[in-house]
Amino acid sequence: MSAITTDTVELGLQITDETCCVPASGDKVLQFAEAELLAARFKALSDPNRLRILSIVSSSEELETCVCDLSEPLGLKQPTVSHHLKILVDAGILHREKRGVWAYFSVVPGALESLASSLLPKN
Amino acid sequence: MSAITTDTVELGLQITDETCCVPASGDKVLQFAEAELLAARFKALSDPNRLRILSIVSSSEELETCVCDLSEPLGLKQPTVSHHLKILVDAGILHREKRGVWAYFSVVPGALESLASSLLPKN
DNA sequence: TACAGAGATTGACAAACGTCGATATAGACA
DNA sequence: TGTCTATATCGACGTTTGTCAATCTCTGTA
Repeated sequence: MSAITTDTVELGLQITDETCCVPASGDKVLQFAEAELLAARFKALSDPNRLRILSIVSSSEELETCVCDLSEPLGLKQPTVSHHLKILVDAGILHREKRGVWAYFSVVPGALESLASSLLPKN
Repeated sequence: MSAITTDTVELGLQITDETCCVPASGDKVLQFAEAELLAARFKALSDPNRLRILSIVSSSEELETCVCDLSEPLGLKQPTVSHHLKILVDAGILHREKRGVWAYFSVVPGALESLASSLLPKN
């Protein structure tokens, strides 16, 4: 799975049909490729432990957290935490910075806001 | 899987530790039960075809769509569409109304906005 | 009553996912 | 050089997921 770098994809699109069982014009509907990118980012948020990781990282005082901070409060082993962190980094939600032996994680500025705005109509 | 009815759960929480490898105080971190509820709703958005369903439903002129409108533009068979619709309804994102033989779907007012706001700090 | 059609449910199958033990990698330090 | 330690990767496992053919349920109409 590779990192996702594209930005907001819109959900609020218009179609022109009005009768039942006349399919929407394929023109303005969210296309599969864009939908796949968006879905991949929501998938990164679809696990309770990853949401808890985000909660811990985004609320730490220095806005940075290392892996050792996460294993205990989550009740998960180190490889599992590392696995979840990789998913969040690949989704473009977390930023990883290695300093010495430690890896520090922080929320990518604007990442969650961009995802949130993709849920809202118009923009 | 049962329907989810609870509302916004917050992500922007504070902890008080500052040194590395001192785990966050379990007090203010998103708890597992809340995280599970939130994750279930994001999971509903984690499939490209479900996002396309939302796109079609939310952009239809009468803000209602029946199953027959979805099968063809999605390129999915009727049971698969029905399956995805059930997931979106159970997640509290879509509303199903049966009128005669047809089932009409619409986006639950505020559902996506509530989900979007759960991604933003403070509120 | 019976028939037709829309949509829900069931069952099966392959693919993807979450978890963890074991192992590998890489930086700090003696 | 070698040892220690934090993190990443690998391999295996049981579970969950997306898809569809077949079937069931329910409603409108004759």
